Amino acid sequence: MAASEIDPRAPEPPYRQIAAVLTAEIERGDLLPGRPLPSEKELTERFGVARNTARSALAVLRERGLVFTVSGRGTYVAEPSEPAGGQ
Amino acid sequence: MAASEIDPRAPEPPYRQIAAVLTAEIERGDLLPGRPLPSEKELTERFGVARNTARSALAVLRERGLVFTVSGRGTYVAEPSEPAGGQ
DNA sequence: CTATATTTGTGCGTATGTATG
DNA sequence: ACATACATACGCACAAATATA
Repeated sequence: MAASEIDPRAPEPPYRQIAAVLTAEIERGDLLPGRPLPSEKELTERFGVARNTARSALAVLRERGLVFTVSGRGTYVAEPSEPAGGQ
Repeated sequence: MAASEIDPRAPEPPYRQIAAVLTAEIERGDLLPGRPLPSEKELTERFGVARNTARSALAVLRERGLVFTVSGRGTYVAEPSEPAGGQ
């Protein structure tokens, strides 16, 4: 069976669960500053959600200053000392 | 302080208050025929309501024939002589 | 410059679940 | 039960930005 990284029936909504998974990967150093996150399309496939849901997850990370998005390119891991979330 | 255009505690429900505001803007000529209304997203931000509520307001105008909606594009001000609201 | 593919941005249609009066 | 409202989610379509051939 496929390992479902998220549980749609959990009290925590899928977009927050996805945000938590990605946040963990960033803080673990699995995704380094300057490196791109998976595209929205890849996130929808990996987590089995709609694009809107993947985008909501990315929006959470963006608000925390963990990542930044470049239109037409992708979303990238921010420097640990970036302004918004930063320190 | 921010001017709250609508009052959630008024007897008139928010979606009708929003409909009234938009109707006034159309009849005042603030929004001309053929021109797009604010998107649902913009309405949610402007009036501080959920998307469903903004949509309910637009539905009111649509029933009155004041506006028409094109899926994926937006909602537009109808011609003054349109059928539904007519004459 | 043109064409194409990829990715993000925007916008509407719809459905479900929850909460309140 | 019903109307209203919010939060979340899935789907679809097209536009804009970017990169590459």
